[in-house]
Amino acid sequence: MQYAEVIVDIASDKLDKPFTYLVPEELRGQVKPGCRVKIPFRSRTIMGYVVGLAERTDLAPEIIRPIEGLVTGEETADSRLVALAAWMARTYGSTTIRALKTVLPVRKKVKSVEKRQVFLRDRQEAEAYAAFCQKRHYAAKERVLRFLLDQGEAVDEGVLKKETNVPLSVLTSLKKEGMIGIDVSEEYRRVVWNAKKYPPEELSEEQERAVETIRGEWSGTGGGRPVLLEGVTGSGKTLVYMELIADALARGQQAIVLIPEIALTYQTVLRFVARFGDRVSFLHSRLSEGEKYDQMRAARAGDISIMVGPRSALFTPFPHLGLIIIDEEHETSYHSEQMPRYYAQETAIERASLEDAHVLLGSATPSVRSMRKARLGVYLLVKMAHRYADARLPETEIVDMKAEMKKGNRSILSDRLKEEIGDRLAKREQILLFLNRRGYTGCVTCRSCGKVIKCPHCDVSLVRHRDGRLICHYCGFEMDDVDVCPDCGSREIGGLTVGTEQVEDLLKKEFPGVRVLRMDADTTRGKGGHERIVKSFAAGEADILLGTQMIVKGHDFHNVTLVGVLLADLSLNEADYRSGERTYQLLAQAVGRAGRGAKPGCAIIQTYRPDNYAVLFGARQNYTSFYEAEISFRNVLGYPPVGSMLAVLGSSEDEKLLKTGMQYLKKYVGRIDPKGTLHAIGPAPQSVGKVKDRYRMVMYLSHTDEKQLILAREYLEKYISVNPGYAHITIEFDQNL
DNA sequence: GCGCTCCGTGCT
DNA sequence: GCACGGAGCGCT
Repeated sequence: MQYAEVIVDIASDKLDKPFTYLVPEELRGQVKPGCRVKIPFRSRTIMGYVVGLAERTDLAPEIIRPIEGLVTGEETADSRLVALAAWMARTYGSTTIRALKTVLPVRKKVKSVEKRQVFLRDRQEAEAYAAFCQKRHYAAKERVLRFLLDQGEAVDEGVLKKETNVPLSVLTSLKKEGMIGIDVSEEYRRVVWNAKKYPPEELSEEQERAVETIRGEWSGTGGGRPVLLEGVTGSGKTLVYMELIADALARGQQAIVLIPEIALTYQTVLRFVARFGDRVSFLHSRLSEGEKYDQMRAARAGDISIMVGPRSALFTPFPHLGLIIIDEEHETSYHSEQMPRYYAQETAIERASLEDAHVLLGSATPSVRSMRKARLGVYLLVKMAHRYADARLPETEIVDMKAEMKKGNRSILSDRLKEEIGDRLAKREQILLFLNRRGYTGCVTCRSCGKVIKCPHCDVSLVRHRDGRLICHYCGFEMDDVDVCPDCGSREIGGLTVGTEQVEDLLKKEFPGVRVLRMDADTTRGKGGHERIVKSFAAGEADILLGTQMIVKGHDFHNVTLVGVLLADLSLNEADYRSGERTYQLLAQAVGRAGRGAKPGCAIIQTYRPDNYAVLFGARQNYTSFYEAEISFRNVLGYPPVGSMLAVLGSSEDEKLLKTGMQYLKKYVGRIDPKGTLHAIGPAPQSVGKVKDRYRMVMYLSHTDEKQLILAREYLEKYISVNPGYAHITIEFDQNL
């Protein structure tokens, strides 16, 4: 007898355990871990995932029912991915079925798409026939022919029918008359690029050294540690990645390269394609389910060896995974916002250990969390401090906006920045202007002294709500709005109202005739919007590229010699203990955009807080000094990664219910922890307080010992499941943010 | 997640 | 004595 351990497709804690089913004789050998199967469950048939096989069972034989069938058209996933899902469920506290669905994405049955292209058999004959149709008032036929003549190339049948508004019969009749032909082809949904290969680029001495160090770490017995590659912007980390990928390929293994969604551009992918040709494939959010499915299938079949993509590409089912690279490792997009709330870094390391592969994390500005692990020796730290091809790091200058205000310049552009912009425009060099919008929402700032109204308890800025109250999103503290600056008495206090449009207008007034390209959420909306703007700027169609965070990410503009950061310290106001880290990262990345070509670059950082360590070290790209300052701050306050933190995230359609529910949780924390060693912050509204009509609140629990938090979480979970008051509140947990 | 059973309530 | 409904049980 053969039995299968099956996780049923119902996301409920109560059912989150394997159920034993009999494998019928005819399915023996086909049912394997990772298979989707149809199973009887009570009185109905549902789906389930096989997570294990057994020859015997302790259950009474009469209760065991047989599997009804395999879900057809689905390949078996690797049992190692099933093991990974089990680990994720355990580690991130989700149900196994949710984790399985993340790791083995639901493969919608995809019909192979038929592509029908309509083309003209002969242009001249078509012209003549169109004229004939006109005479005879065959309007439909004429429209079709004129449309095809206009297009001058084959047109998709669906598009043609829609554009000309004709029924299929007209096309059939035209085909019969020999005027048009219809090409039918199976749409092959593999995203093929111009797979032209180029010889590998030459490594610099520093890159060579980095590659050798990493090879050394990984060549010994015992697998070798994950590597954190800290390379300044422009040091050429990608080349190091490619060298190590080539190693993996040479061993007959495959590689996964994770990159943040925003960096997943034509440029990036092309570099990989140029080196590895059609062994490379990539995933991104614009691909349809069917396209993603096809690529996963190609990976499993061995048709490709390198998968480039965002977080979800981590689960590419390669048969012999050798290497996982996580580029820009500090990016927040590596943290899933949905259950299971997994971290790509940790999950990659777990997958690698299950499959005997290696992990490489790369960043110019590593996350404090990863750097700490490197300092503790859990990761190997490899540094690259020089720019590729001897390009110099830009000169930076910090401009104190308070002094600017005193001089009487109330504009968002300082005199220094204006001067430099004028200079670059004259030299026909390009400029990047970065408007920091992070932490912008709702905070109240004094335009005269730069004072930000903060919570008296939390060192975090208060957020102005529509009712005019100022609320702390950390602890929930509330106060009345102010109309006078408590520090300097100025009336110039209020919500900051700076958008990219205003800056654009200002630039056009100051520099008549200047060509400004704006890149923000508005202008990049729609397919390829981002791409189009980047290309246009790279082609020199504008003098200034003005935008929010998205412009600082990974583009190489060789003619950019000036980077201006308009409000460097805004992101410090975020209600989050990581605001310093984010600010450092934004500044270092922004400054790193200047002078990537042959000409030297310069960066001007405008700020109200010129002496803040994140601003100061960010401007200088001095990661080590920043890290030292940041880790000692976290140490003092017991924040992660030194201490541990558990976020209790609540959401509900009923605001009042949510508020009381969260308050009760806090009270309950007090009861399970009478000694008061658990530090509770909040509950308070989440930074985005309402999403899709659901109110969202969060409470943070911190403790020096992570085990205490795990315990607290278990208590809370039980309390919530037992207490009917939480029926209409969803509570999720997020550990170790 | 959902159907089934069990038990309390209330009506005839 | 029985119909109804809500709570909770357990599914392999």
